[in-house]
Amino acid sequence: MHQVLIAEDESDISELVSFNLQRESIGTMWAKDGVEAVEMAQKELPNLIILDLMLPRRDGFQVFKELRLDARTKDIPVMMLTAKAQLEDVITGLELGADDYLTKPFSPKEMVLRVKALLKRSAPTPTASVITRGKFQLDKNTLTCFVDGRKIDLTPTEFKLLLLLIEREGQPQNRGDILREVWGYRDTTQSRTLDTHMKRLRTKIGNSSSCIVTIRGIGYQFRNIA
Amino acid sequence: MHQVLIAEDESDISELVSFNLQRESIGTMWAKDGVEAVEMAQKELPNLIILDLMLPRRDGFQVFKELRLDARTKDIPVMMLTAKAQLEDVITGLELGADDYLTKPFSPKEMVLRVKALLKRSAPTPTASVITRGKFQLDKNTLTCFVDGRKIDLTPTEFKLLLLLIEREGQPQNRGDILREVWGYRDTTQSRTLDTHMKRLRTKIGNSSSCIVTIRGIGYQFRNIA
DNA sequence: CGTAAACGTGACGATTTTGACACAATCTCA
DNA sequence: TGAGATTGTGTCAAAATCGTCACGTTTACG
Repeated sequence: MHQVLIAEDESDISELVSFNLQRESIGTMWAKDGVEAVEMAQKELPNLIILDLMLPRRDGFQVFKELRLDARTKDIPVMMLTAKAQLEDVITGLELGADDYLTKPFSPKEMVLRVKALLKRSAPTPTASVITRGKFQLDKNTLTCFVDGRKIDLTPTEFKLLLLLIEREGQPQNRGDILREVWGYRDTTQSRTLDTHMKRLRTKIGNSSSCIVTIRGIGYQFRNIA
Repeated sequence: MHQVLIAEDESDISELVSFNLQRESIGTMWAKDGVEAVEMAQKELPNLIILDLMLPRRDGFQVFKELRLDARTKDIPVMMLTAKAQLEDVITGLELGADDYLTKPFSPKEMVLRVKALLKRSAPTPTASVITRGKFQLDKNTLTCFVDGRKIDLTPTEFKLLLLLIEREGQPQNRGDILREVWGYRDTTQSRTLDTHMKRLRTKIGNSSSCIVTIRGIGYQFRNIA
């Protein structure tokens, strides 16, 4: 279950937000001022922070800057709240790197949906070494690959190639980027290396190679076809 | 360079958006109606789509649904545009899964900043594939190893061996377990393979190999000696 | 339809990786 | 101290990996 930190001094707003999020099975915690917000964020490491700009003891911008300077909290998405028609605040917040912005008064429904969109986009990547996508299971620690429970012997380069595509499932990867990231190439215009390795990889994974789709003129994409 | 598809029938809005994005080194392409928007998205696979809801030939909602049904385009972030004060449209769009929402008339600066936030958020999050322990930094995705900021060329087997020890920093790993986990051996009693690879690994990492400690009769241990 | 570009494929040779082996060095225990 | 066990070391050859090349096939466009 996701946890959202609500940094807001007005309790009625805080309760409104909290109520609506909890109704969507999103856990909440409350910080009444800027100092408490920083402390709570650093201690609890929530999945998202809703940050009012007008906080006692330390304003929202300052809180935001501090969170971004701390390695533990710098990647937590932040949605800023401010009073209506403060466009300069919106600009400043977004320039600082806030992930979204909501002006009071806001529709609770809109707030919930925006929170969900943020949570969805920033879902933390599991730190485990095993990645599973449909029929594919790869273990980064042992460089082993299983498809439909069957072990596939991949060379290290083949493994890296497949891993890259699988971790970016759904997103087409252009050839140049693949060559750079798997091979470390600087100049990628002339190489046919990728083609050769792709053929080898497809041969090894057999029928399931239909999950690796060529996008002509661009590159390749992994699709989890059931 | 990122590419943004602007699906908008009003040319002055389209030009305003395009101009401001290009000023931020963000490439743009323009679709004047809903059909063209779908075609262009499927063909060009932009990094983000700005989608007006009032499009000729196929409205924005319909376009959005089609894009989400296509494996190639379903993960492209979408920012919806609509006329002022249409809260129902906002809710519908966000419920459908739009990533952001902007109401006309909008500040060009806000639009740019929101586009940037979306592009940043939807960039593949750096996977937790990098492990750092003292002077050592290993990237599981690329099988690269840096010691004191210096790249060390390791074979895949050497990498696996070092990774195992580093991930279990402080805990002595017995020979049999290492042979089983790195080499997949079932019977480990007679092998000198580990010794050979350990010597090679130590040679490559030079002075810092003092971090790999032999525990006679047991195996090896990684100690983070500063 | 024809053509050029992009990608697939098979084959080859160079390079790298790997494990085994024999000898050397070190450690532990009686 | 001596002996046996364990680990370090250098070398060798087989196997694996890799990238290139040329030809084949497919795709997209005029």
